[in-house]
Amino acid sequence: MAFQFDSFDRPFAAAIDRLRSVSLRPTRQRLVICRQLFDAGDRHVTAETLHAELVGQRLRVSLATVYNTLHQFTKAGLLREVVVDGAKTYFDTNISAHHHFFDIERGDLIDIPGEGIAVNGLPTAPDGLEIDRVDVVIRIRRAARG
Amino acid sequence: MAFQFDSFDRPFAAAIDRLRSVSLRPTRQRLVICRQLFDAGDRHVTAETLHAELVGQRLRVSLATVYNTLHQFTKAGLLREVVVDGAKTYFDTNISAHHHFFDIERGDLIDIPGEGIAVNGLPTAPDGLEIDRVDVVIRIRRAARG
DNA sequence: GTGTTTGCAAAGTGTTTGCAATTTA
DNA sequence: TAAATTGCAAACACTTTGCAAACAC
Repeated sequence: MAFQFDSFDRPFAAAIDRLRSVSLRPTRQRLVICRQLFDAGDRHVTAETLHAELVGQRLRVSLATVYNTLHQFTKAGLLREVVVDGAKTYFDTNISAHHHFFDIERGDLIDIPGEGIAVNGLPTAPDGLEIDRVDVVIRIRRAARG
Repeated sequence: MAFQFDSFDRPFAAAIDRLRSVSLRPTRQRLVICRQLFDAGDRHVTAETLHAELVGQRLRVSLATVYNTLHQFTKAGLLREVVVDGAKTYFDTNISAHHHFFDIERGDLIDIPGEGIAVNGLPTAPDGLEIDRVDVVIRIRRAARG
C-alpha cells in the first residue's frame, strides 16, 4: 500500500491511476503535483507558479522536481507546453486542440476552444518536413483609453 | 560628415536615412547592424546569431549593444519580435502582417505571407481588453520515415 | 561642451544537471 | 535490494544593467 493513502481516498486514487496510466511511479511528489494540476479543471502553470502553490499548501516538493515532473508529464501526454513568452515556459492541462489568448501585461493565458477558430489556407510544409502542430496566439492587452 | 562615409556610399546612406527616420542617431554600431539586417531581404535573427555574423566580418560591436539595438529597432518599428521558442528571442525584419513556420529541430523561422493564411472565427477579446495581434506559428519537423 | 551611446563585466532570470541520499516496487 | 526518484547546489543559456569611457551633434 502506497504511503498513508488507501483506496477510499478518491482524489489520490485518481492521481495514482493517472500516473499508472502513463507508466510513471506514483511517488509522493508526483501525486501532489498531479492533484494540484488536475483536480481543478483546466489550468495554465509555470514551474514557478506551481511550486509556489504547493509550498503555500505546505506540500514540500523541490523546484527541480517540479521542473522535471512537468516535463515528464508533457512527454507522457498529460500536459502540453505553450510558448507565448520568451522568458518562461507555460504548461496547459488542457491537451485537446485549442488556442490561446495571452494577456501581455499580466502574463495570463486563456483557452479558446478549438472549434472557435479555423485556420484556412494553411500552406504545406516545406519539402521533407511535416506539420507538427499549429498554434494560434491572440495577444491581448488593456484597451486603449476611450 | 559622419565617419569615413560620404553620400556616395549608398548602403550607408540608406542605413543613415533609415535610422534618421526613426530618430535614432546613426552611430557606427547602429549602422553596421542596420546594414546587416536590412541590406539583404527578409531576415530572422537572434542577438547571438547577428552578433556572430558581425564579428565574423570583423565588424566589432558588443553583444550588449546588439541586444540593446535590436530592442531599440523593435520599439521604433523597424523590427518585429517573434516568440516561438522559450529560450531565445527572434527578431524579424519583415514587419508586414504574416505568419511563420518554425522548424523545431533546427530552430529556423520561415515567413508565410500574410495572404496565405486566414484565421476565421476569432473570438472577441475578454472585457476591457483588445487584440494586439494574432500570431500563427506552424511547427514543423523532419517528416516521419515513409 | 552636453547629452547620447557603447562596452565591459557583473548581475539577473528561468531552467537544467550531477550526484548522494532516499524511496518505490 | 535493485532501480527509480528526489533535492540540493552548482552550472547553464540567454538577457539586462550600472557605469565610466567614447562619441555625435
